Amino acid sequence: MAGVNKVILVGNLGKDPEVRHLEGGVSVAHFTLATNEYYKDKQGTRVERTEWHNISAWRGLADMADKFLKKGQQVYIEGKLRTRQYQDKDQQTRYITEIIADEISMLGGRPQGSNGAAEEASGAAETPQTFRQEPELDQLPF
Amino acid sequence: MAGVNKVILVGNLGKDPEVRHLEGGVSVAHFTLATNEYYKDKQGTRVERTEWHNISAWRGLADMADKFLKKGQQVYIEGKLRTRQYQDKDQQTRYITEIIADEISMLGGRPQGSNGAAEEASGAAETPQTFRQEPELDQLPF
Amino acid sequence: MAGVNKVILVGNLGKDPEVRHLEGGVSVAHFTLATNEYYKDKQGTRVERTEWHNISAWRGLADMADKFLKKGQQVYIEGKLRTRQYQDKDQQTRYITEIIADEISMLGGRPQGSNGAAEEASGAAETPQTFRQEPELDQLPF
Amino acid sequence: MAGVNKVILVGNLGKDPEVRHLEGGVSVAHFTLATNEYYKDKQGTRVERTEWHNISAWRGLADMADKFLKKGQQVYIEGKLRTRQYQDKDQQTRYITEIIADEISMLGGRPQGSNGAAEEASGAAETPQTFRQEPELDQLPF
DNA sequence: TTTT
DNA sequence: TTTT
Repeated sequence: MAGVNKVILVGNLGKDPEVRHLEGGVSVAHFTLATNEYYKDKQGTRVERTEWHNISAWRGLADMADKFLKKGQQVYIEGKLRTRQYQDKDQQTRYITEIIADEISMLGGRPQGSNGAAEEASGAAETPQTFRQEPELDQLPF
Repeated sequence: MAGVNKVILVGNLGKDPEVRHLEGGVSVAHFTLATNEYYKDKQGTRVERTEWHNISAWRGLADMADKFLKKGQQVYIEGKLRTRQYQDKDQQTRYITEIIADEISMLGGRPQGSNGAAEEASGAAETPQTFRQEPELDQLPF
Repeated sequence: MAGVNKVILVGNLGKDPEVRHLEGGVSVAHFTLATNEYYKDKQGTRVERTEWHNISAWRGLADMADKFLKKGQQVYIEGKLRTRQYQDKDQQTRYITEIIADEISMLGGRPQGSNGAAEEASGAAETPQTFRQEPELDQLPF
Repeated sequence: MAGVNKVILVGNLGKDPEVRHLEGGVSVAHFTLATNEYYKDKQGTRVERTEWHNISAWRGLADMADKFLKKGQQVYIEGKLRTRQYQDKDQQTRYITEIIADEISMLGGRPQGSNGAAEEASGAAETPQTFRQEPELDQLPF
């Protein structure tokens, strides 16, 4: 059956994106995103709960993340869940669940943290932006 | 900052829900959900990719899952991501990412697999249903 | 500010899609979609409420809708809201709100209603499908 | 069939919420929300497109909107579509599509516009907030 | 005008 | 471990 696998997050970057360039000119960016929840517990005390998400962005979207996203910034992210395995240092199989971003929108005003030079150079601060992953030719649905 | 942590899935149950009853009368259901993606690779060959998700449902929603959901059934699920740690058999800290369901809708027609007795007894097959998690008194947002 | 305008629906087609071919080879499909809600009123009586949505799909997605979607069929639709004005027969300005589809997934089993000939000819019934609108070159976000 | 009718918006309030108090102590808030899209047209010129949405919030959520939301403020809204009819001044039947909000999150920093007195008095500016509509007893799904 |  |  045709399925749906969609994630929608609004949160703040835990660190600047880390970008790697793979063979074939493909780039991939990784960063963490914190989403905060507030509620009152049984005693009526205010509790804050932070959930951390592993975000990855590919190709054009990785380049955008590299250029425009900074630690602390508030973003809207749309993507899909992917769990992949890897071998840890003891050769044990481990699993990590990531959100592969399809779309990233910069929210609020100027990004916090970092020096803002990249934003000024590119005009990002004045022209709030949404970035979308273009579908790869070899990954079009059918 | 106020955050958003939302997951939307349409897929099929990989197994019947497993329900446990915790102290204090709280019940929790676990099951896996497969979401399928289809695309064509570079050679134009049709490829199917299945992503498996760990779903958990609590309290009233756990009871609904127990009663109405069966292996193979197609459902719409809305929930949020939660990553929790646990100790594996070698006392190593491991992480697992789950979707805590807020809402489950039964799609399509009669559930396949299993014998359907529960559905018939309860009238579920004739009255397609959406179930929603009522907010807990101690978890209301503020 | 960069914005988000997203609609997610699961419902049944109220009629077969109507497709028109505009100048320049652009096609557009229109159909209605019913989403049903069930609740109990104050007297505890079961109430059903149906909301009707105006869906439109463009270009490749219009052709897919034309070919594969039938009255009564259950679908998942993702899209965005658009309100447009038009002149009614008395030259009064009227407004209509539509959902412009970006993605359509066929849910459940074989489509009911109609004769199913189109599905059999195309193999749709055997290969459950998701269709996505490819971004137009002149509508890429930046 | 169980259906899904969900809208997700990130945009800016076009005006302060207008709140009315109905008989029986029920309150309802109305405001408009702008979602902006940017794209390049065929000539490569940057185009901005604004879509306006009619938002309504009921009961507790109306009171929150009244107290905390201001013209210009950026918010995340989750809700459902509802089209209702009304009679215009010429006794013609007209239709209007609204988003009934279930959840509203305040994004970014301090609200713009207005004087900010309400926020300071209530501490809203320091404690960014999400508000959620509690389900009505007579509208629980079943 | 859909679905159960 | 699902579905088609």
